[in-house]
Amino acid sequence: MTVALKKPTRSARKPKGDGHMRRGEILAAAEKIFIAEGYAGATIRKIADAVGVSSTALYMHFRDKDQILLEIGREAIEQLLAINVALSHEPVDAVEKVRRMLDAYMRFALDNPNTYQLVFCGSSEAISVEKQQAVSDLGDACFDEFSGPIREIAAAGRLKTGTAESAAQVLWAACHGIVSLVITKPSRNWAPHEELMQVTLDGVLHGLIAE
Amino acid sequence: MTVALKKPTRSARKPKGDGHMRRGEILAAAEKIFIAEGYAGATIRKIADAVGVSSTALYMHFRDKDQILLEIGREAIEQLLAINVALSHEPVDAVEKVRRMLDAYMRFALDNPNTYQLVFCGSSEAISVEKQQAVSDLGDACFDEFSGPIREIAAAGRLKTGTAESAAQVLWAACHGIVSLVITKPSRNWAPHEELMQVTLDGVLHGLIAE
DNA sequence: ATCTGACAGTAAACGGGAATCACCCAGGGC
DNA sequence: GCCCTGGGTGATTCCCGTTTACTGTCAGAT
Repeated sequence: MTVALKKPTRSARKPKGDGHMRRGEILAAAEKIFIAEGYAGATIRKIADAVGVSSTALYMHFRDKDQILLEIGREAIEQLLAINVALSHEPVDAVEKVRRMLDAYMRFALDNPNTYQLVFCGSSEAISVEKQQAVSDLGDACFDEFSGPIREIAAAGRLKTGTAESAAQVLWAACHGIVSLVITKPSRNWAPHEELMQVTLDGVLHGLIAE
Repeated sequence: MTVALKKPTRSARKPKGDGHMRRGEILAAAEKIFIAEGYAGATIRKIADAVGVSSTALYMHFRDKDQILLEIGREAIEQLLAINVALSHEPVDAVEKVRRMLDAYMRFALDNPNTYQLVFCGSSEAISVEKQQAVSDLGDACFDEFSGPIREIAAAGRLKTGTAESAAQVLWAACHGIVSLVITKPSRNWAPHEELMQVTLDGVLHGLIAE
């Protein structure tokens, strides 16, 4: 009996998942755990177990834990970038573009709270700067897409205060502020999310941009 | 020779630091390390070494690591609360009170980035809700002090959009947004901090509050 | 003077994280 | 048939927060 329990090495070993197909498996499993349990909850061992592979195997495909999770973040932000690019080609007023982009941004954050925290609330120390590069670049691309319309508005002399640069940063930050607080402090007595987003958008757009 | 090296237990042991005096030593050492190296860098062992005591000894005075660091955060927020209380008694316009409180808030954040992150950017999962209670209560007190003038403004019918509740939350969030981003992403090309704070305050106040 | 017990220490260990090590094996080109 | 290589493995290392079981010290009651 006890002898029968000892499996031969062959069947105990997971067969090769040739090439980047295993990489995809890992990302899928990691994403599921990460979304369900957050950064700390998504341990290397859990991810490896979910894939059915030893924890060491993950290091074949990714340099370290952060690389795995940042890759998930990267993919998510690619969606956000796609949204922004699409919006920037809509045939509408620059202000309306800005409004829609910020609205999409906040909804994205609330829909993907764990990912949002990972990418936009990450303490600068937890994950080193170089590691964040890929994600950071995409974030910059999103911001560039967003600051295009802002520059238009600034060029039209419709900025009530600040430069195109600072106005864009402040608009972004205001939206980041409300969603990051709602996400990280869910136990507070928040007004309804829709109202918060609405008031933020209205307030900040009217405050910074002239009619 | 080798015999001489073996110290008697007596001298190897750190004498008692009677009562809450040792507690203060621990907090002081922990704060120094925490400010220099952040949450993850401030390990129990490092703090204990700095005090000159075994790591176990910290558990005589604090339930766990979070208690130590949250205590540091608590003390810091007490200062912020004191500022807000002082400002709320100044003989100025309610709007001016709000402006000064938010300005003080942002400067506090930039002056104490690690503490700010610990208290206001803490992912909800990292530190359990009950543990945060003491700090959270103080944060609420600050917010109450801040929302007093806002309610005045709302009562005077000067709110352009939203309720007193949502307006207060949005104003706070806008300020939180800019400082939290500047703190956690210091490598981005930010406009000068003074300008960002100025534009944020002007924009959001003009956007939400009528003359 | 001595006993006692609460208090403030300690060393050692535990369980669990990330990451690394030395090794192993199936498959494809030669 | 041989060998190289890439995807695997278990054992190990190091560090973390925390727990356990023990020890020295001292104030105060007996």
